[in-house]
Amino acid sequence: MTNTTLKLLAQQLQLSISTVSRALKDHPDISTATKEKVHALANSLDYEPNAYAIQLRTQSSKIFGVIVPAIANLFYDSFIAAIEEESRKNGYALMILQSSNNTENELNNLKIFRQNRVSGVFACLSAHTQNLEVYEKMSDRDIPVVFFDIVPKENKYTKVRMADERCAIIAAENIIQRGAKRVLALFGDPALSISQKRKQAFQQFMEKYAPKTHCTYLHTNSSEEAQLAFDKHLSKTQRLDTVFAMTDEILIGVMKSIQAHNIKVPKEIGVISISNGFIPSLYHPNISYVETSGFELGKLAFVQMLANIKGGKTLSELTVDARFVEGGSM
Amino acid sequence: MTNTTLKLLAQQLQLSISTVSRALKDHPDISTATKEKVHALANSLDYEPNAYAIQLRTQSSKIFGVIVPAIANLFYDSFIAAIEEESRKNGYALMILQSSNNTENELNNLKIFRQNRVSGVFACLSAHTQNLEVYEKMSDRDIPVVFFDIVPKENKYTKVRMADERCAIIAAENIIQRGAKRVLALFGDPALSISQKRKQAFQQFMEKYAPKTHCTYLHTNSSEEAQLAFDKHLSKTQRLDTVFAMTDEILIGVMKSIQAHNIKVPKEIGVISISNGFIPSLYHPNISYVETSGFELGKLAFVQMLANIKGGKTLSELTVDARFVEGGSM
DNA sequence: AAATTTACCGCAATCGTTTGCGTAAATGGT
DNA sequence: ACCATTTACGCAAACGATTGCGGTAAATTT
Repeated sequence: MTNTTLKLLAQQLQLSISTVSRALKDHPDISTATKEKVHALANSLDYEPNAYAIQLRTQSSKIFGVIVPAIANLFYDSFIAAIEEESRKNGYALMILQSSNNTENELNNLKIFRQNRVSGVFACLSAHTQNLEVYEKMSDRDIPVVFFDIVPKENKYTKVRMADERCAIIAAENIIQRGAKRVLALFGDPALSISQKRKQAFQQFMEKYAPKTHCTYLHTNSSEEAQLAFDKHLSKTQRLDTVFAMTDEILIGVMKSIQAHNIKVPKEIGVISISNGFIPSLYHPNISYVETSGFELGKLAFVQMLANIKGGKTLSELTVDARFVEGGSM
Repeated sequence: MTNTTLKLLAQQLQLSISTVSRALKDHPDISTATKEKVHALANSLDYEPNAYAIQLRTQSSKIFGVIVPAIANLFYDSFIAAIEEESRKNGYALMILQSSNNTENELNNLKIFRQNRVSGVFACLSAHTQNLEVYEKMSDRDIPVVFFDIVPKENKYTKVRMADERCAIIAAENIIQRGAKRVLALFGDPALSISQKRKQAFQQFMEKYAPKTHCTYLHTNSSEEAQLAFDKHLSKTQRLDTVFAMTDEILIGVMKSIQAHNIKVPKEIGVISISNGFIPSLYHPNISYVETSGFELGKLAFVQMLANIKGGKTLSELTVDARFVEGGSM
């Protein structure tokens, strides 16, 4: 079945294409009578403007691009859910691509975005992306980029992220408040700046405000590693009374070990993590955590994007604050 | 900065637009020398074809639309990840919209897809969508639709889904094999056909092959409900030896209760569920489950989509088979 | 009754690509 | 040296919508 176009409507109504176009968008030049006729026919023929023709003409696409390392990830999910919601409200659609933490994919995805002339890009850097030239290229094309979560260091970019240091400090505060004597703190990939930041903030805080507390710091790259590390540490140390997990991944490993050894939480060990809340809610008692809400981050990113589109450039780094959520694990 | 177009290239090279266009796509009419010149300039000027102009001309967009109830969902995530992967390999991009299980959103999303002239739509029906007219409209526009997971009953649609009955039966088989005497089987929203199917298949199988086994069937709509239901059932029943959870949500509730009562798995109770595998891997021992892989489903859906696009219509219902994954909970 | 305004509407160019068709020059065959 | 092919390229018409610039009839003013 052939699509209904302005031309078709015009022919059937014995009007010019321009008149039909104007009638459809309620242009004052067109008489009410004509408008009604046009609308009537357009409805009955199910007219839907060709988005590509519009974009070609107007050079604006009403589509945002999103790059995440992985879609199947609780944190990014909630982030995406947030911008999807906002986008829909504002008449935008989303094009989502995953980089799989692979720089090459990231480049390809950006290319697709450029070819589709997206109105803007939400980007989370791949773990080891160093070269930001491509993002410069986006700016050259006047496509605003809002970085989120894993963001570049330079100030010239617009970025939103979690208050990583604050997260770590809030966790440390609660650990101190618990009166912990021997704590095991598990962090993620040491190559990632997020791991570094969190560890540094955590360690500094502990050393300053609880110098007597004995802390062990370890880095692990997966749930399995975390489980092993926890296991090992458990067997060779006496009286480990608190464990801190920097991510959900790590928490999962720790909890498996805790379950396996049938260790009582919080009586025998206190557990605290940084999370968006889903994983901590899976256990009994619920694990206490410092909340990093992908959803909030998404909302914030969207605000930044709109500002960028409307008001030209707004270079700044915004962070969404963290808060402690009491489970029963401390 | 002004985008480089064919026209620009043509001017700089003193060639016609058509020649440049053909050179870029390696048309045999163009001499090697010219091709090289064109490519060189195109590269140095970072030429990128305008996807909208192409689509306008060729009437094909290289974009697939995806509608899911929620992005933040482990099952749909893996489904999306699969079609994203395949799409990229085949030069397509994805436009993902969520319906939030809301029929109105679903309609709007489809409208966006139509306006963007997507090449095809992967759709998961909202829980209570009855009216499929809109999907007819897509077909009228020659936009193929592949339904997945929650699919319409009519045969005229192309659909892929999990082998729901098989899942339930495999679970039942393993429960019987375990020599269960008293089992609690928890299912989801009774209004959903998926719940009905699974329960019916499960119940029939149990009654036929293990008539002496005492089974209790309950429906719950959330983790919390599942937890409560399990709690209650536990307190008033003696010797409950096996529990079956139809979904991850239900499993989560059950496991919280099990942890709270410090019940030993599998010694005191056997646990089995239907899942894509993530949640079951969170516990120790890992929960045994019947695998429903969103990833596999995605792959299958994509194959169907391609067949649909290339070979005209292929109306059929395909299911991806289920398999039992041994954890340590039975 | 002439002049001016107002209300409606059409013309045509434009966005960037693709492609059928036409044609000049180069090449080949005899 | 003459005709028949090839080779290599350009012209121009789409695709569907937007919009500045006019244009004409009717309505209003003087």
